[in-house]
Amino acid sequence: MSAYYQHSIRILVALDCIIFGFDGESLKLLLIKRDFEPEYGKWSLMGGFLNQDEDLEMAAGRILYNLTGLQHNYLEQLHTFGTVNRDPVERTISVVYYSLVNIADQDITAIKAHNASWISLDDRPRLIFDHDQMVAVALRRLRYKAALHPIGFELLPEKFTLPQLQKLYEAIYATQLDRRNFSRKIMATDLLLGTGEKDTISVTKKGQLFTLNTEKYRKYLAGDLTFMPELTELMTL
Amino acid sequence: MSAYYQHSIRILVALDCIIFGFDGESLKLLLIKRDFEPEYGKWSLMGGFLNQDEDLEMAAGRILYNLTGLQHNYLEQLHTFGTVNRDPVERTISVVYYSLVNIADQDITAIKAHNASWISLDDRPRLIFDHDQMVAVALRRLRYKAALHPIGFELLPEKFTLPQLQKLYEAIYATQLDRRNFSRKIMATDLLLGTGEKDTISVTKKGQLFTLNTEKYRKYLAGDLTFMPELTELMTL
DNA sequence: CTACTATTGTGTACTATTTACACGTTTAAT
DNA sequence: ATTAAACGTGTAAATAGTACACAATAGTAG
Repeated sequence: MSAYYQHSIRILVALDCIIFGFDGESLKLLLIKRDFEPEYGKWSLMGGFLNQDEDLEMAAGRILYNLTGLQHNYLEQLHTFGTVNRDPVERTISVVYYSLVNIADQDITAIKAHNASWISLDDRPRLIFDHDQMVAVALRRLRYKAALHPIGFELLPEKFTLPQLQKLYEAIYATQLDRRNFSRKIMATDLLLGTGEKDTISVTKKGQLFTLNTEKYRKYLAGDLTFMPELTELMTL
Repeated sequence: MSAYYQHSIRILVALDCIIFGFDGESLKLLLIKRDFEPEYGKWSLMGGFLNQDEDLEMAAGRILYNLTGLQHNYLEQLHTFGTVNRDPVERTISVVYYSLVNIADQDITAIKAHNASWISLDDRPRLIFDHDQMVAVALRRLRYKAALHPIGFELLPEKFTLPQLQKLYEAIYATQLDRRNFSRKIMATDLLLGTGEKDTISVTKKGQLFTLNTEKYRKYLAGDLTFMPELTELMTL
C-alpha cells in the first residue's frame, strides 16, 4: 500500500434512505420509530452501514428492500452529509439516497417489523441527528427533479387517473394547478396511454384510467425530452 | 459505543475536486499530472483524504485552496462515488465537489507546484480511476445548474462584456446563441450593472464592461428567481 | 483621411407557449 | 327526475421566445 494512504483515517460510512410515498392526498415519508440504540424511541430515517463488498447504490437498495420488501424502485443519490459531530457516537458520514415508491406495493409485514409508518410531510415529527436537514434537501430535490423529468409516476399505482396525477403534483409543489391546463399539458407529452377502463374510487363522474407509455417515459428520463419547465419557478418554495 | 456500530467497517474517505475555468474561448479543467504514487505520471483530478476533525465541505475547500490559492469560490457537492473496486489500492469512497473559478485569479506558483494545468474540456486526456465519469457527471450538473441559476458569472472576471458572457454560455452548452436575443434576455434579469468603461481586448468596436448586481444575484442564487429555463433543453446534451 | 471590415448595440415582426376562463357531460344520491 | 360533484374539451388574451435588419463604433489598409 502506498504511503499516501497510510496516514489517512478510516471512518464509518452510513446510508440513509428518504422514502417518499403518495396516498392520493398528501406526500408521505416512511419513518421509523427506533426500537434500538442509539436514540431509542425517537423518529429517524431508515439507515444502515456500508458493507465491505457492497457498492453504495447496492447498500441503499438493500436498506430499502429490508424495510419495504420493494426492489427496483426509483432510487437516486441525494447528498453526502459529513459534518464532524453529526453522529454523537462516532464520526460517521452518511450517504443519503431518496426513493419514490407506490405505497400500495409495500410489504406491510416488513414495515411493521421495523416499527415504521407513513407520515405526512406536514405532520412529521422531529427526526434524530441531521435527518431533518436531509428531508429538507430531499424535498427540494424532488421538486427540482419532478419539474423537469416525469418521475412523479413512480409514486402512483400502475393505473391512475388524471385527477390523481394532478393531486400528486399539487402535493409535491404545495400549490393549486388548473385542471384543464394540466390535462392539456400532460396529454401533449404523449406519456399516458388510455386503458379505456374507468376509475372505481371517485364518487361522481369516474375518470379514465391511464398507464404510462413506457417507451416515451424512458426517453424523458434519459433527458432527451424535458417535462414541465414552467414549474421550475416552484422548485425552491 | 453501541454494539450496532461495533461490527461495521471503517473505510477511507477521499475528496476529489473538479475545477472549471473559462479563458474566453473554451471551458477548461484544472488537472494534475501526478508526480506521486499511485498512478504516477497519469492525469487525474485534484484530490485528498478527509481528516479527522474536518467537515466534508471544509476538506474540499482545503484541497481547492492548496491547489489554486483560492478561497471562497463557488464550491458545490456533486456526487459520492463508491463502487467497490474504484480504487485498486484500497476500498475508498470519494465525495466529489465541483468548483467554478476565475482563471485570472489563480495562484500560478501553487498550480505549478502541484504539476497542474488548465486543459480544454475537449482536449482532456484520459484520467485515472473513475475520474472521467466524475467529470461527465460534473459537466451535466453544470449545464443543469447554469440553465436555472446564474452561476456562470463565477467563471468570469469582476468586469466583463456581454459578448464574453455569451461565449461562456456557448462553451458550456456547446451551442450557438443569437447575440441579440441573448443580450435582451440577460438585460431583462437586471443582473448586470454597466460600469461605463469599455472593453480593452476587442479589436474592433469595444463593448461595455459590466459587473454583477450582487443583490439581485443573491436572490437568483437563493432560488427566488429562475434564470434561463429555456436552456433546460440543452441540459443533458 | 477615407473606405473597409469586424463587432457591438438596439429594434421589430412573427411564432409558440402559457394562462385564464366557460360550457357541456357523466355518475350517483336524493 | 333533479341535483351536486367531478370529468372532458375548447378558445381568447397575454407572455415569452425566435428570427432577422440596420445603425454605430473602432481599428486597419490603402
